[in-house]
Amino acid sequence: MVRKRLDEDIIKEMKSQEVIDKLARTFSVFGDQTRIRIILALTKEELCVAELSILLGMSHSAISHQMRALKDLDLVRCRKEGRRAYYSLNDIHIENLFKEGLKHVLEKI
Amino acid sequence: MVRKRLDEDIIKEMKSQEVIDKLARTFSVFGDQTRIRIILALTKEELCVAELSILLGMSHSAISHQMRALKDLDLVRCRKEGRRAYYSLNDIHIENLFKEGLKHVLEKI
DNA sequence: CTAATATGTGAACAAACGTTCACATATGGT
DNA sequence: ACCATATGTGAACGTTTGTTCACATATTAG
Repeated sequence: MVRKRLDEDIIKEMKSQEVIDKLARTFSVFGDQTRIRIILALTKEELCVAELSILLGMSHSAISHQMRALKDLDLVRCRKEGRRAYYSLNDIHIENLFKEGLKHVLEKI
Repeated sequence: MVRKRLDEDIIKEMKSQEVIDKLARTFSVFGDQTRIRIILALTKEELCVAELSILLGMSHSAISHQMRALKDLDLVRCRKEGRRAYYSLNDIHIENLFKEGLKHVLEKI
């Protein structure tokens, strides 16, 4: 009984540890000017790597690396069309999260 | 006329650059397990450095450094009481931002 | 006053990060 | 088949970041 209770506590602890970790990694991905600009662009329309590359004035390689980071944390989804890879924001939470951040920032400037 | 128009555009551009920068720095501050745990603790109650230090099992120095980072970006406010420094979340946006992040993370686990 | 306690801070170090470079893969057109 | 185009990826490099350490400051107790 006590044993089971302890196990549950450990699992709960580990789960919240997992949540804290993913939360930190998610916010961390937002914590970069390049990725903010990518997300900002994607709030308006779906874009491919080449378009983002021109829009931000960066190499396709740099963009591609960043897109992977965004994809790994489910912040964007990818739709392949021929040789293009079109990216868009994954869910409504991403935009809400972004806007909530903006609210705070704009209030204090 | 054209000159003025250009100036306005530059100012607008710089402003949005400033916004993007602060947005990135704000999210970046959230992007760390230690600070997530600090913020999580502060959603429940106002706490001083020593209390946070015990709660997270970290040195007071480490906590103090982190509190400065959080304070610099207006995420927490500080109330001095004797030799104690009590910290609390600064505004409702912080909690909303945090919760919006949680929503996304919990959805994908 | 002195000693003890609570917090703040600069320097230093290792770890994590973002970009570039070179190259790999994959698709489309001819 | 070929070559051009679009994207992906590993290694390397310089930069940034978080913690520790040593010490500074500030407040309270005696």
